[in-house]
Amino acid sequence: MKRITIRDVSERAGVSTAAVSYVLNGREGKVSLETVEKVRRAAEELNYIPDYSARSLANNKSKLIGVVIPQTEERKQLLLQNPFYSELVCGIEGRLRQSGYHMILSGVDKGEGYLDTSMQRNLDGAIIMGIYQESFYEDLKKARIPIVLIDSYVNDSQFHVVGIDDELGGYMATKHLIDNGHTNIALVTGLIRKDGVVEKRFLGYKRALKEAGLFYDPDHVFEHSVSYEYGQEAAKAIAAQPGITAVFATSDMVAMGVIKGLRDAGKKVPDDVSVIGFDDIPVARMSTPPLTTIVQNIVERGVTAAERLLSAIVAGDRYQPEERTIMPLSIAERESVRTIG
Amino acid sequence: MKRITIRDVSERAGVSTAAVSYVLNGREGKVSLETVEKVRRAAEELNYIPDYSARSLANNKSKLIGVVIPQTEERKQLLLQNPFYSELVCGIEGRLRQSGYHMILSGVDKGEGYLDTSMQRNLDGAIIMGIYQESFYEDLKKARIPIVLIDSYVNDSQFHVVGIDDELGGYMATKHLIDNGHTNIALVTGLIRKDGVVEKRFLGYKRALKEAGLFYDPDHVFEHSVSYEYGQEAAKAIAAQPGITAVFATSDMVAMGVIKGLRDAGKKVPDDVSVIGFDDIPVARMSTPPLTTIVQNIVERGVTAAERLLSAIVAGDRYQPEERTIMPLSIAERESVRTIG
DNA sequence: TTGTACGCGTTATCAG
DNA sequence: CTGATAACGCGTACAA
Repeated sequence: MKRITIRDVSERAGVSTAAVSYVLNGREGKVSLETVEKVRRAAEELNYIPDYSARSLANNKSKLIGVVIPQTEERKQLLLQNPFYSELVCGIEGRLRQSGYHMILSGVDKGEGYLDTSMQRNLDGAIIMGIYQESFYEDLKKARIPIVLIDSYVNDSQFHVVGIDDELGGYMATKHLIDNGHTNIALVTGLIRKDGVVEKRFLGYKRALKEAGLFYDPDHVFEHSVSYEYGQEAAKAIAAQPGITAVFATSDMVAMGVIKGLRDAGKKVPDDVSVIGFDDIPVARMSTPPLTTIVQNIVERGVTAAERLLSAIVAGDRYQPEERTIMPLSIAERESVRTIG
Repeated sequence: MKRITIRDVSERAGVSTAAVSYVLNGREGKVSLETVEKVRRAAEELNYIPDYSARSLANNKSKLIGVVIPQTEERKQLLLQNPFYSELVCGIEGRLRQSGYHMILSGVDKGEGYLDTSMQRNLDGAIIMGIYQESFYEDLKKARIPIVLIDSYVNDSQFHVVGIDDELGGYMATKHLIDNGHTNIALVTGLIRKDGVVEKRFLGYKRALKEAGLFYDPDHVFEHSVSYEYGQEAAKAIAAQPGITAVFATSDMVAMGVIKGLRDAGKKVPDDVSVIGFDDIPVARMSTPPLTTIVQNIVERGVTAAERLLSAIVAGDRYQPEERTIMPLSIAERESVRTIG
């Protein structure tokens, strides 16, 4: 079964390929109503399906968006197991498909750039999650396509950014604990990198402490790359330090580990120690006890990222990235925080 | 910055475009060593990046694989929040990228087919997860590309299938409960569709009961589309039925809900009721208590699916799909099952 | 080794 | 104003 081309359609309709192209692309002003009809019918009858490769070759539009998420270093697998990224991807894909775009989802190997992929595939745009080294972004700019960064504090007018106010989030979480009577609050967090989201949350934590006149104790911050297992480990140390009555974990995944670790160490949550998380991933609600956490609507964020990208694409050159799009934050009070005296 | 084409390279190297193409595609036998060198250097210096659209147009190979996962019906979002699918996708993507392929990940709208996408994008192959209606598969065959089905009992020599022995899994789970002294075992399951994975697990459940001389009570099976919430609901009903000492949930997600529901109803797991799940998604280990479950190595399954697809692609026409690839199953004994009697 | 037709859709140019 | 012709985008592979 040979492929049906635009030529087949044009022959059947008794018109030129140009006419077919016009009709199929909605440039109907250029063509008589009668022709439109004939072309429509012929395309329908032959069940014509355009070849996007040819289209991409002809006009440099691929209707393809690159989406990059971080991957585990050892096994080179996407960090999609992390619900945070999978939710984001859900939001992105749905919105893109709705507008007739497809998504190439991939990780990027350490040391490699993304420019190659972008050029090879003639990507119309890209959404980048995660944090990479400076050179990665520099390289990316050469692609000259609209790019949306998620969770980045990179400050470059070339990029669109969809983020949240992480500092505020950190503040909110800590404040919530303080408001519930806690004065001895540990922080369990991912690696604090300059200008990373985690650093901002950390800053928010310190601001809330300071504002409440509480002492900031560096010994109460536990920092390590984020994982459930690390949460457990940190919890062990926390259980050993009497006096700590609450923990702010800068991601839900870690918070879950903390809860587990605390329980293993014989502490009850929230009776002995309160825990608050960040992100509101689906399992937060399923944890025992259900996790109180800072909620960002992750899926919505994906949708927003896709929308910003799409409008940048249609606007072409004359689109000025706005500073940043900041998504709202709220707090879900569940059962992992207790009010103390 | 204009795009560097093969022509630019050929000029710089002082050879023909054909020679460049040969060199860059490893057909080096067709060309002198000297030419190879010149081309290599020129390509390097100009930082040449091939355009896959052109390549796809010229030889019908896109190096693009379509990956389809189910989506929620209401909001048209990928079911990627389901860790089962995200793990699978991780495995697939990593393996594909390793071989220079990219993955277009998408859902497919209800009523729509996937043939269009497949043709538009000139996909080299596809991996389909989830269950669709007959016509979907019929349609798909017209694409004439290798296709791997995951979790399907569709029996068609046109398709490759990578699955597990679901019946055995259902049997193993139930048998495990029986071996631990349970005789009154409820089943909480997703929709039992003819030839679906859930039906097989259900069959395994019945076989184990029968083999042990236990009575199969239809009132003890709770069937509904799978979700955490449904697990909770079913648990409520189970708690109300005295005598039930164990639950086999046909997916971990549901099992987690069951545990939660049981606890809410004042039952202790596993002291009052034992629970066993299926899949071994990451949260199974994080649940309280940690969930005993049938483990299938999901990521590995994704890798296997990708590998089968890749070999089918390189083999071209002369590749006979094997019957099915069956991945091994085992059981992870954690803390949600208690020995009684 | 090279010249070049080809794959397919787009669009500028030009004729009716 | 409608619509056809043809050049173009880029890489491949056959004929010479």
